[in-house]
Amino acid sequence: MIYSSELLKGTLKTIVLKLLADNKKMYGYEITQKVKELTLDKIQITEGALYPTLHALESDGLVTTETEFIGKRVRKYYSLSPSGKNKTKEKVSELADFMETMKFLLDIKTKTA
Amino acid sequence: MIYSSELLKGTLKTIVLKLLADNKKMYGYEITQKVKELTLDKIQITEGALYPTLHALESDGLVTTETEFIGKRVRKYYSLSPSGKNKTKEKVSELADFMETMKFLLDIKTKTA
DNA sequence: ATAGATACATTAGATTCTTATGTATCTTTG
DNA sequence: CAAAGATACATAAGAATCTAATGTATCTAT
Repeated sequence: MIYSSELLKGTLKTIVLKLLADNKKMYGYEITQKVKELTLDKIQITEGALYPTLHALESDGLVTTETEFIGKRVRKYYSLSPSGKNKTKEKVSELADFMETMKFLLDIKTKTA
Repeated sequence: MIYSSELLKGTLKTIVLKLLADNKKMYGYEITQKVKELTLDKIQITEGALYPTLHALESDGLVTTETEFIGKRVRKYYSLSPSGKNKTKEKVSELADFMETMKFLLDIKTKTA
């Protein structure tokens, strides 16, 4: 089972930031595999979604990059900048708060019509 | 505080279905107010998002409508159809599952780089 | 050799929102 | 009683964010 695609919208950036906060530096492909692994294949980040997101984080100054060569193959590592670390805290706590609110909404049985 | 707009994406349909499941029938404006109230103003559904969503639910056969006049003013009530009730269960449990997964992702401190 | 995995990237199109606009009625208040 | 604000519907242009498809290239296992 993979979640219907709408659900990922809006959370991808936060997921990426959080992974970078926990793992110092990661490259794109690694992020897709890590998310796949940690979510037991329930969330599969497509490359068309990930790379533009990483580029946006970079142009917003939230991450810095360093390129490494593995043999002849390029690998582009991303790390959080100081402002990226702050942003991560904000985004994670906002999402946590949002999930609490959603949980409440989904549990209500009030029938207070 | 209002959540950044990306977060609502993908959850609106589920919120609406759940509210209809708990309240038998509701009209559009009532839904916006109910969500605002239940979430302490943290989630404010705009009309430009709500009405197209309700129309989509209707054309998918998940809700039925009945029009009522309050004085000279029209009020359009929405109720779940049988397939809408099934869909609601699916969507709510999928979202609950997704939130569990996200919670796990946001809490990880593995540093398994 | 060739298929599958690794690793980057872009683009067209779909979906789902926001913001703005439009119409109209009802209620409250100075 | 006029004006503002709330109630109640709706649509449309544009932004944001994804999917699916495509492209390039290298490495590894069979």
